This record gives sequence, C-alpha cells and structure tokens, in this order.
Amino acid sequence: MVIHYKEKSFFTSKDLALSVIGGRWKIAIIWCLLQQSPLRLSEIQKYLPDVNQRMLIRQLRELEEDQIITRMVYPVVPPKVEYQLSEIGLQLKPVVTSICDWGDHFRIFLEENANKKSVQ
Amino acid sequence: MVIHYKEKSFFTSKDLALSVIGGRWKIAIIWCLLQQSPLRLSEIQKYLPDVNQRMLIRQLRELEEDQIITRMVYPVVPPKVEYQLSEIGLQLKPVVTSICDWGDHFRIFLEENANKKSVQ
DNA sequence: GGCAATACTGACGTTTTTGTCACTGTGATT
DNA sequence: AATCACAGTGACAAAAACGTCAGTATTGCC
Repeated sequence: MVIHYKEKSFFTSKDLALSVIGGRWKIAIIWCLLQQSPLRLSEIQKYLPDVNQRMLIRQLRELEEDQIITRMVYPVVPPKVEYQLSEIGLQLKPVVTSICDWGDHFRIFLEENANKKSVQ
Repeated sequence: MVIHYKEKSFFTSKDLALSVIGGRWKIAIIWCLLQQSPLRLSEIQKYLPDVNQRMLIRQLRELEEDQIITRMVYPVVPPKVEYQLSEIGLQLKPVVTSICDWGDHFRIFLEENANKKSVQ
C-alpha cells in the first residue's frame, strides 16, 4: 500500500489499484458510499464509529486526490460538505462486493473449522 | 488491515476479509499463486523481486496461519518447500481479478486525464 | 457574552509495518 | 576444506500509518 502511483511510473494493474485503495479505511469508506450517497462527514462517522475523525478526513482527502470520490462544499453555516463516489470510484463496486463475499465464505469456513475441532 | 480477526470477535465480512488479505504483499503473493502453483520460495521471489525475502516469508507465514495457503516441506537437501493456495485461498480469485480489472480501468482513466490536460 | 453545530487543521507521539544485516543448517560438489 | 543451493531466523533500525489532543472558523440562538 505504501508506494503511491504518482511516485512510480511502472506498475501492474493490481499494484496501481492497491496504491489507491490500500489504505486502512478506504475500502470501508467506499463501502459506505456504495450503500448511500452522498454522505456528509458526520454521517460517514456514524457508519464507521471506530475510525477517528482525523484519520477519516485523511483517507477522504487521499481518495479525493486520486479522484475516487468528489467533495462538495456548501457555503453555509454550520458548514456542509458532501462526499460521493466519482464515476471511476463507482466502478470499485465489484472489488468491494467480491471482498465482502469472500469474507462471508471465510467466516463460514472458520466456523466449520471450529466445529470440527470441538467434535474431536 | 491492522486488527486481526483472532483478536476481535465481531467483524463485518469485509473487515474479516481485509484482516486476512490486507498485508502489504498478500494480494501480490496470492496473485502469483493463481498464476502458477505450487511455487517454491525462490520462485515467488522471482515473481516479486521488490519484496525482500524476510518480508516475503513473514507474509507467507501469516497466510499460512490463516489457512489461505499451504506449505509443503520436502525433507531433502538443499531444502525444498512448496506453497500453494488452499481451497478457501483459491476462492480469492474474484477478489484479485476485480482488483486487476479496476486497475486497468483506472490506468486508462489516468491516461485520458493526462491527455485532456496536455490538450488544454 | 457564551455556547452549539459542522468540518476541519497542526503538532506531536505511539504503534505497526517494513526493511536490513548477519547468521544457521545440511549434504553434494569442486 | 571451501563453496553452493535453498529456506529460513534473530536482532535491530527505519519508515509509514495511525491516533490524540487542542485549536480554528462561522453564524445563530439563548
């Protein structure tokens, strides 16, 4: 996840992808914005209560720089900022979906394993 | 990527998945083993020349602990060890594929962007 | 005047992850 | 007796990621 594509010219597709979506909370953020869009910062925080605000904002900034999400600022008081997935960001849906699906399989796999052990 | 599922009882599917495949080189290793299997350590190193051996071994160990890959040791000299994806590991193929596909799209997206800028 | 709401930012420290270096063991080969 | 091949391990250092705390700005409300 470390080397960002802007600092390296040659990359395989997967490395390029991972340099953009590999951050600690990025898949989670993208997942939120696939559930509901647009979302305000405070709403994303409700979806992801484990992420502290500072961290969340950093990850949002990075996603914005990479043009995965867009950030709309409304000049009102109190401030209102809305985040949503860009076109290329929306195309990450199969990635998020396949990760969730595999997670489901893996959970079942772990449970079956646990059962086998307890039977022995 | 940080909190491993063994240290936390409740997890969404994606968090569970990411706790297992979120390591720096894990997707890359799984990608290798989807291309060719089984592979010896030295062969994986040829696929991934940027990863130092120590790091590679650590990531392999973690994948093995999580039962994503299997490790076969042949008691010969010089030693021979073969790695391959387990059944649940093989099921990660859609994840790797969708990441690669999106990376391709994103690369095209970046190139188009660059062209637009140079035309302006 | 003081406080609330929202969306931040800066400085700083901690933790995690990643990388480097030197080293191990064994049998065959030169 | 030295060297090679292969697959490691241990101790440590560096870098990156992550988290915490305090503070900013604006306007309206009590």
